[in-house]
Amino acid sequence: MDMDSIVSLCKRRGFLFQSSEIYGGLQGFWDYGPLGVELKRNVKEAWWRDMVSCHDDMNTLEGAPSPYSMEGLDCTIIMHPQVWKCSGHYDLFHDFMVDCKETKKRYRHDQLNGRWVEAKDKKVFVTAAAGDDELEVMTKRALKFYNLRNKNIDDLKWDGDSTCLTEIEDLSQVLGPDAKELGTLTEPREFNLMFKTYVGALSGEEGAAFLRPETAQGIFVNFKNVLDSTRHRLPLGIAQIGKSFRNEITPRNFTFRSREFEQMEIEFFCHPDESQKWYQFWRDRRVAWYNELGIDMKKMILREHTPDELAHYSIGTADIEYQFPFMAEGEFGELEGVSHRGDFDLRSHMEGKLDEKTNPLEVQLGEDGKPKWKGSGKDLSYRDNLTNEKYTPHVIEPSAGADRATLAFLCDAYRVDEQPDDKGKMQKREVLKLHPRLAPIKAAVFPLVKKDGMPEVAKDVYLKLKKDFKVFYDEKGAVGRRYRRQDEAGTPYCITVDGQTLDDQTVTIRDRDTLEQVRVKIDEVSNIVKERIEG
RNA sequence: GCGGGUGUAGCUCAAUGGCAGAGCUCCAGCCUUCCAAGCUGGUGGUGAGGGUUCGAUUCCCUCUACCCGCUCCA
Repeated sequence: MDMDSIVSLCKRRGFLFQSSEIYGGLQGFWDYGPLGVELKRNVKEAWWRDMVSCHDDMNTLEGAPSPYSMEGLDCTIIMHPQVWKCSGHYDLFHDFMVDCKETKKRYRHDQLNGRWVEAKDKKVFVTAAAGDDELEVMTKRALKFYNLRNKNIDDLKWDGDSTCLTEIEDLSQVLGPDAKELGTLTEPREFNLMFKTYVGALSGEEGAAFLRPETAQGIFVNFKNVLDSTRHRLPLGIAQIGKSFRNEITPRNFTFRSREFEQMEIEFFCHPDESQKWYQFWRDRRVAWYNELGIDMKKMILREHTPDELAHYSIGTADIEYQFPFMAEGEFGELEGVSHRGDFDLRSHMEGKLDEKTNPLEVQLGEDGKPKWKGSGKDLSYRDNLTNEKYTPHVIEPSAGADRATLAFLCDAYRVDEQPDDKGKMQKREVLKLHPRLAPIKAAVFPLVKKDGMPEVAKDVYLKLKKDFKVFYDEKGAVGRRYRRQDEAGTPYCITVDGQTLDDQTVTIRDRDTLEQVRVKIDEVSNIVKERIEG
């Protein structure tokens, strides 16, 4: 199975188009066509129903420590700029960063200075964080690198003054500020770029705002509102589906990495002592959800982050990943991340942005000794009215990509098999074996031939079904061709009016996957299709 | 971000410094009583801009998009 065939089918049948295609397209942006929009809506609706509106809050779900509540939310895309300062997104926005592959530390590209130095026939660029004692630090680091003693300090031949790392093009001879080896710094890169816009008529910096890079922050800043207006006790999950925007450097792989995309996120607030159990619950529950909707478990993995990948305040983060056809053998792409975020977010919005590196977490201070980014000052902690205990809840965050899930469902459903044609000869068939809940069109209605009054009866059946489902009517051409067209659209059921219908008011229902037909009464069609879709 | 490749009809692919072609699809009609290729007819195209040229889809440049590899992936 190759991605080109899937992309081709998506275009041909109207699942996905390139954005602004007539103008040459725009990198990282995609449009959903008539079938695609139905599919994606069904994905989102399945998530919302299963996680939120049909959630059973009376009973303890399998694997859960206790019953819990769920509510939904729909926040704006543009929020107060301070939100992104306290969330940490803003700091990562402005600047080019370099990462050290050896120490895993990250530096602002323009805040590292260095000097060329030569000794033992080797010339390197020694760096240090820009500051008052940088020359001293560089000297110490150079001595250590060349394995020289203080008394041999004159062996170091300096070439030029302290210069900014931004002046250096080739990083292979650069010694990172904390590294032991040369060339461990990555190329400078902007990441986590937020799209910037301006609120109000003035386009000055005072009106600067950002399109949200995630929906999660809207939930954190509304935590108290939701709690106060719903009278829920914890544990409580708050869910949101909505567009997010990230100015990705390298959008690629169809819709997998887009600059405008839709997220389905839950922030689950619970008592710190129970957060680990809830983390495990959500991780397993979310994997099971993809499975229930038909994703082949052999193509999915749950990848737990290793301890050194985790922020220290986090008990765990797991990526739910799918083996997309455009990825190399053995590689997977992230569909959803489930992470334990501790109280980092709520406290950052209360006290000011916390410093992820501190343990226990402390507010990150600016050069003036005051909080670098001031929080709201509002109390976002929780008082349990039964126990009278007051605490800042811990958060489990299952964060899924709606577009990635849609793409995974598409890829997973795509098959090419062989089925006989009207002469019994085997022919190639492209089919989307989508779960009936996700299928854009639930059923198609055909008259077997376009005469003998069959179209009239078929149209009646069509209009009846249309009250309940997205259905499609087609009377053109041979019936076999119509079946195949629906196979490509992923339509699970085709209802055919034939000669016998006119005698006994029955029709056949043809199954997309087995090609088997059953004959049922017209009056029962709607209920039978409904039963099959809901499984 | 770097290197390489590609861009011709809805799809798959031809051809050409001088009227751009096929198959499939699609549409209309005929035929057709259950799994696409029966008949007739029809619609429809050189990614964008600039240059060279009497004339450019073809040669050159720029842009753009997609694919592959590397890098990266909050």
